[in-house]
Amino acid sequence: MSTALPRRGIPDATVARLPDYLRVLTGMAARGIPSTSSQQLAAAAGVRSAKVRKDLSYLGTYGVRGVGYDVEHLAFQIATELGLARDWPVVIVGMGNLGRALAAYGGLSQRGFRIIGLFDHDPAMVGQLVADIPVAGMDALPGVAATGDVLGVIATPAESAQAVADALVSAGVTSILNFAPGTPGVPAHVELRKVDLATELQILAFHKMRRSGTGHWAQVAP
Amino acid sequence: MSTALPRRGIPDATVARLPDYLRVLTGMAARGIPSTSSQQLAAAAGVRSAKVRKDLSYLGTYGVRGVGYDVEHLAFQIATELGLARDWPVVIVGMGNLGRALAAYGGLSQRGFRIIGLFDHDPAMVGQLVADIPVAGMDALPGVAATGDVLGVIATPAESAQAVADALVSAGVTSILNFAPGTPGVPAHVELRKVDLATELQILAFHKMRRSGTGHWAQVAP
DNA sequence: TAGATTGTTAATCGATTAACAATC
DNA sequence: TAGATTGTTAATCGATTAACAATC
Repeated sequence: MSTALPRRGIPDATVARLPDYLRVLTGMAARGIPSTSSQQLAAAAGVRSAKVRKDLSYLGTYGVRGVGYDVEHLAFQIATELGLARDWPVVIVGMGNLGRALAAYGGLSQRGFRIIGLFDHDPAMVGQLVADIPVAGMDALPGVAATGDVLGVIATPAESAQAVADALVSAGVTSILNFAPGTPGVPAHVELRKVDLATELQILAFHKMRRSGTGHWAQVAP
Repeated sequence: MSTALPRRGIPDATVARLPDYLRVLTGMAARGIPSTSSQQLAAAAGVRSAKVRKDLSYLGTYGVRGVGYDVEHLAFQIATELGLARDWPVVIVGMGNLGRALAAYGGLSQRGFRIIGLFDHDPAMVGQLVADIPVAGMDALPGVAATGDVLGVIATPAESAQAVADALVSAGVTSILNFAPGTPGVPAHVELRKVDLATELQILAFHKMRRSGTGHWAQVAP
């Protein structure tokens, strides 16, 4: 008999918020705050306290009724749940402006991600140092990605995204974050998430239009 | 009597997908494809065809049963619905690596966004050209943002995000896209969306761990 | 007409929220 | 004990999906 395993199936919506809670808790820990409440956590993360309690309840019962949560302990539990008890190797493909910005982003190593490779298609770029790491050609990708659970980041223009996704998949990468516009096709066993600046701005514009009434429909006079 | 207004209240989940459909349709139009189906659209956007039809049904009935959708007409309708019949002015605050990458990102002007101002706190940065636009100091923000429906982008380190958000709100900006880690507080009438590289990677890592079983829980032998 | 594909229905699933008993 | 705050319940809300009648 094994002991009861922690419950599976943390809702996706909860998983998406755990990094926020973790960041808030890490900040509190750095400022020497020993304990907190769902109320305080909620205010800092921009959600409601009931949501915080519900989210945390999926991980286990780490709070104390009438008292709150121990900051360091809760941070550790969330980090563990997110798989951050270990380091994650990351490769970035595409050393244009965006790729360079991502490579230089200090928040990565700080949060357990280790850049193990930077790649670019352009021979003129190969060998250059970006964030103290020499840029490699695409032919070097399979060797680097063979390391194991590598997370791949696509930071190329839209035109190259599919080819890069194919190269990453061929190299054995099964977790890809795509910053290029569009959605490259990948096999079912590969997870692809995407971030697109223009999409985010379009959503903002839509909501703004609805709020301010400056859109395309004429105001109906009474 | 006015004619019936188009129905309000397009679901948020649908609004978030409309930019994807629009991008796919724009690509089809550029390749001279005259019409398409929910099936093809779905494949290109990475969703199911039923979802495409349901999403499009919130905009109106722009398809033809047995035939499909006219690519140009549908693209126009989605663009109109998203408020892209007009240009949207954008200001970017923070001219580090990320801010420079965003400023140089051609996809913006291509999709109806016009950068009307780049700002940085650092006097040494002020006056420099980024993407052919001179960087201004923060004191110039109110004048530029007074234009009207400006969308604000925060591309600073986490420490400055709250101060920049405050400055944007003071300048009258009510739509903000935040690339800095963390969630600055803003008044209720201001919409703040956020994009965080580390958060996205943490979600990928979580799912990867669950898939590959390389996480912290030992495999239970049978 | 026969074949194709939409728009809509209805069932299911997942996420949010408020309220409150449990309990420190 | 009295006050505070969690963890959980149950109701509500929103999103997804498959199926199919409508119809080109």
